[in-house]
Amino acid sequence: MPRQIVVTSALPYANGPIHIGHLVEYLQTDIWVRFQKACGNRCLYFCADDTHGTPIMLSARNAGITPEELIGRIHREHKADFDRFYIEFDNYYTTHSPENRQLSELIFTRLDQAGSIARRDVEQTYCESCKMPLPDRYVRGTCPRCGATDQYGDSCEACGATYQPKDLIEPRCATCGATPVLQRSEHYFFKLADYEDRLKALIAAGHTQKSVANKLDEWFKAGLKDWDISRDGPYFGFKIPGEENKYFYVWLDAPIGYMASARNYCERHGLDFETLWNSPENELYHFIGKDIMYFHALFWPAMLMGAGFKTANKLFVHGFLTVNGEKMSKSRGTFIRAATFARHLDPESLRYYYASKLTDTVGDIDLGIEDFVNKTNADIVGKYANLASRSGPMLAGKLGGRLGRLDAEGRQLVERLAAAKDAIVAGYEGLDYAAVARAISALADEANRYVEARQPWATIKVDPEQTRATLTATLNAMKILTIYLRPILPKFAEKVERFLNVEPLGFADVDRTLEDHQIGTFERLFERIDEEQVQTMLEESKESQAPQAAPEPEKAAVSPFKPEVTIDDFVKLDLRIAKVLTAEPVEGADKLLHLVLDVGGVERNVLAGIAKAYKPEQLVGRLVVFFANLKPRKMKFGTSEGMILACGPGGGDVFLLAPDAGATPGLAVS
RNA sequence: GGCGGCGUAGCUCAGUUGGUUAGAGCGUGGGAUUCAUAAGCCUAAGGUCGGUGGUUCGAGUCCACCCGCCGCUACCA
Repeated sequence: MPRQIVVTSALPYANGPIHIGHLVEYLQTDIWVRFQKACGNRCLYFCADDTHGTPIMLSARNAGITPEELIGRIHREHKADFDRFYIEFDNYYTTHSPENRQLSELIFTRLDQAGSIARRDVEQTYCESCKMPLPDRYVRGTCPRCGATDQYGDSCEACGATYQPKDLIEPRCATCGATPVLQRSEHYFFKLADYEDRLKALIAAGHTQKSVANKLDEWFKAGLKDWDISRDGPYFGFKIPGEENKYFYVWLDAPIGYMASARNYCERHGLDFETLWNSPENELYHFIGKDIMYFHALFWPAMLMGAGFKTANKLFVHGFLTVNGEKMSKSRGTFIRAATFARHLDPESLRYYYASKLTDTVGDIDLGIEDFVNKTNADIVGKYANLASRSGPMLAGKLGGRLGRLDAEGRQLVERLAAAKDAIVAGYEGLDYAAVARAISALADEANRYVEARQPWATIKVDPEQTRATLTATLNAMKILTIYLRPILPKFAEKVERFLNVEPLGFADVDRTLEDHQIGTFERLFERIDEEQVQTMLEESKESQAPQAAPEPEKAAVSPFKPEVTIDDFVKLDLRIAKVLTAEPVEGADKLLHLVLDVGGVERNVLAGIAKAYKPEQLVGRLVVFFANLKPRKMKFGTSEGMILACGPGGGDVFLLAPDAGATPGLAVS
C-alpha cells in the first residue's frame, strides 16, 4: 500500500534571490521527495513564495512598482532558480492567493471562536511623514547602551544589546529619516500559552529531533507569550475580517501558505483537500531551518490545533550553511546566488556535495571549496561515471551493445549491491544522506574492483562471451548504483537510463537484473570541475553581491561623533564628583560592582559594569565622576541610582574618569 | 554568566547496547597497469580518539571537572 505523503519546505521571502544557503533546505527536501516517489509512494511537494509584509511593500515602492508586480517578478526568478537545481515542486505557489486569504480568515476566525485571540492596545512606532507604522528594523538610531550609531530598532550590532525602538537615542525612520512618534493602537494577539500542554505533548511524542526538543524546553521554561498577529495599515497583506486598517502579520499567513499551495494543487488535480491535508492516513512533513523553529514548533502547530486541523507528523530541522568554515560573506564572495552557481558549475555537483554532508542533525554543514572539488571529481566522475564509461563503450563498440547473461561471479557482485538496498532506503528515510552517499561510494568501489579483477580489456581479445558477462555484471551494477543515486542526481540518472535503454528506475528495479538486453549509445555523464571555475564564481559573487560597497572608509581611528547638541542639552545632565565609600562584587554577576558613593553628603547606590577592570579595593576612597540625575534603573541585581563615567571599549579595558586634586564630593561638573 | 551543541588521522567524516591491534573517503609517498573523463587497482605513512581524574576486568564509547570553538540568552544605565 503506497504511502500518501505531503511535504513542504519553508517559504522563501519574496524580496531577494535564492542563494546556496537556501538550497540546503530545498535540496534536502527534494532528495527526500524524489526518494519517496522512487519507492512508489505518492509524495507531493508544496512550497510557495512568502510575499507579505513591510519589506516587500517598501521594496516595491522603491522600485516604483506595485507589490503585486514585485512578487510576480520574484516568483519567476525563484522558480527559475529552483528549476536549475532540479528541485521539483508539485506546486510552487504564492501566499498572495485567494486560497491563502480564505484559509487565513478561516483559521483566524476559528481561533477567535475558540477564545484564543486577545485584543489589546500596544504602543507602536509610527512615521508621520511615511504615514505608516514602523517595524523594529525600520527604526534606526543610536544604541542606548554603547552609543553605536545607526543601529536597528530591536538590537545593536555593535554591542548586542536588545531593546525597543523607543529606547533608541535619536530614533529616525529608516526610510525618510523623520523622527517617529509613539502611537497607541489595538492589536490582535494569539494566546499561545493556551496550547502549552498540547504543544508539550506533541513535542514529547517525537515531533522533532531530540536537540530541537531540548531547545523548545528552554522556551517552555521561559514561558510562552502572546503573539502579536496584527499590523496596522498601510501593510501588504490580508485584511483582518471586520477591520478596515488592520492586517494579518506576515508570519501568520506564511505557514498557512503551505495549505494554500496544497489546496490550489488539489483544485487543479481533482483531489480532496480535506483528505489530503487532514486525514490521518496522509502523512505530512515540514522541512525548516533552525532559525524558524519557534514559528514552526510552537505558533504553527498551536494555530492548527486551535483551528481544528491536523499537525504535521514531523518537523525536520536542519542547520545553516557555512563556506570554508565561515558564515557566508558578501565581501568574501561566498554569498553565492543559485543562479551564479548554476552559471559556473553543474548544479548536480552541489546536490551531491550537500547530500554527502547532510544528516538528520541540526548542525551546520560546511561547503569547503577544495573538499567540494575533490568530492565531485573523485566520487561522481572517478567512481560512478567512470564505471559506466569503462564498460558501456566497450560493449557497444565490440559486442554489438548487447547485454548477455550474468555468470556466477557477476551475479554475486550484483547481489551484494542489491543487498545494500535496505540500508540505503533507511538512510534516505531517516535523512542520513551522508550515510547513503558513503554506502553508495563503497559499492562503487566494489564494482570498480570487480572490473579490475575481470580485466575485460584483456579478455575482449580472447574471449568475447566472457567479456560480455563481465560487462553485463558491470552495467547491472551501474544500474543499481543509479537507482540508489537517483534522488540525489536525477539528471545523471536520466542519462544512465537513456544509455541503458530502460524506463525510469525505481527501488523496485533493484532486484530485476538486466540481461539479454540491447543498450543505447553511451553519453558522457559528468564533467570534472577544477578549482579555477569555483574561484571565478566567487569573484563574480563578490561583484554582483557588493556592487555599491564603495570602499569602506578606512577603519576610522575614532568612532564617528554623535549628532550635534547644544549647551542646553548638556546642562540637562547633572554630573557630580563623588567618592567611593564601599565597593563589592555583586553576587551572581561577574561584570558588576556594587558601589556606594558619597555625593557631597548624599549617598547613592550604583551598579557599575567595571568588575572586569577594577578590583573593589582599588576603588574605595577614590573620586569618580557621577551622572547624578540619570533615572534610576532597576536591574536583575538591584536598582542602580545613576552611573559613573568611564571610557574604553569595555571588558577589561575600562578607564574611570577622575578629577584632578582639589575636587571634593558633591561638586558639579560643568 | 546561564542553557544547548560540538571537539576522532592534513581535510571531510564513520564508530552500533563500553569489549580483541580505532575505521572510510579525499589528499600525500611508493608500486603494478591502461578498458575508462590522468579515471580505476594494490600498497605505505599518518591519530596519546580536546585535557585531567573517576566508574569498570576493560572506555573514543559512561560520570565529574577543565579547556577550546559555535548557537541562543543574559547584567555592563
